[in-house]
Amino acid sequence: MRLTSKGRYAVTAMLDLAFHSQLKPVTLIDIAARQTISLSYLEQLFARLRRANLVKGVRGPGGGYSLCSNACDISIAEIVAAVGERIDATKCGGEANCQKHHACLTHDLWMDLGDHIKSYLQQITLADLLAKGRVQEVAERQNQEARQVIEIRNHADLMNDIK
Amino acid sequence: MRLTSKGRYAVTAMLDLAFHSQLKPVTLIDIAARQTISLSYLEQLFARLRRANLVKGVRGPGGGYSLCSNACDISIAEIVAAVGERIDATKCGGEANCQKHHACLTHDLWMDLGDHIKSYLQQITLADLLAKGRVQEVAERQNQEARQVIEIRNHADLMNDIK
DNA sequence: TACTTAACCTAGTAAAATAGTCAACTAATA
DNA sequence: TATTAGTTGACTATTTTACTAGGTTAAGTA
Ligand code: FES
Ligand code: FES
Repeated sequence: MRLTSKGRYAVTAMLDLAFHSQLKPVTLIDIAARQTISLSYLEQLFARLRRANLVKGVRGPGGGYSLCSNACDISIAEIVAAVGERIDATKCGGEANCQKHHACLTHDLWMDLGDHIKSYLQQITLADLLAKGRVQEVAERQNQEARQVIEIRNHADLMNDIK
Repeated sequence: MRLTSKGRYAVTAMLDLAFHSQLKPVTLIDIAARQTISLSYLEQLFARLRRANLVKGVRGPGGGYSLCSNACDISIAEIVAAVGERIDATKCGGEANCQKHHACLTHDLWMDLGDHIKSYLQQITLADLLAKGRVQEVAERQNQEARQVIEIRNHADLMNDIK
């Protein structure tokens, strides 16, 4: 079992998306700037998120990504699974055969642990995280810090939209 | 966060130890045979378990390893931590600084997840696992299979002891 | 005393995974 | 038509894992 930056980045990016994509799609460039994640790496992650039907992409200017469902219907477990992180703690992958085609001494322990973690992550949704004060604070700070990079662009877009 | 064969082997070996070391120390050779784990690798893991004061080794003929405490006082969390598996799910290791010296968007989520897993593994002891019927079954099967390898040796020892 | 046993220690290593980079291509918009 | 931004594939440095090989040391046994 492993939970690495791949899964952390995916959840972080999805949360950023949930936070900013109320009106229009959000570009990966913006997410990369706000969350300090490599753009190329994000692209790879979003390819998988798209294949898992969690986000949809819109090409061209004004494009970007937005969520497929409501934030309250997307669990952390789904996101983590979509990018291929194994939440399973067993060696056998649930087959109970890691020791000469038989179960090893600790198979049940790791199965139970995996189920435990899975159900924990399943019960938490993006909406739950959005509701936390701490998340709001951090998102605010990130907006401040990434302002010069992002908002100038977005502001120009907005002016154009108004025109 | 990662939980790999290192931690799985450590717990498996400790459980084997708890099961077989009632009377006399158990050799790593026996554990390796029963659990099909590389002997040299086991030695490395037991070096760490010993440094963590979970087991003590006795050299020479008739030697081996035995537990430092009762099986009911050794939690899975201790074993996993002793061999250096990081149960922590954060990137920052709890420092809340993984994004330019500040907390990232999902820091709290990973902290909570880590605490959750940790407390789950802390509440399970070796004695709990030993009490499970499934574990007894598997241990019995392993005894059968490793009989020709181990018990012939132990039998010889026993005969010598009697003499 | 010589021999065996098994813990203890150190260094190295093939394979896999991670966390990326780079470059090209496609679709939508202005 | 130029620009934007998603989409795709290949490639890479670094790290970790799960070992192996080879030794040394301490404690019993013949
Ligand atoms: S982990 Fe499932 S059989 Fe060993
Ligand atoms: S995981 Fe702790 S700050 Fe990002």
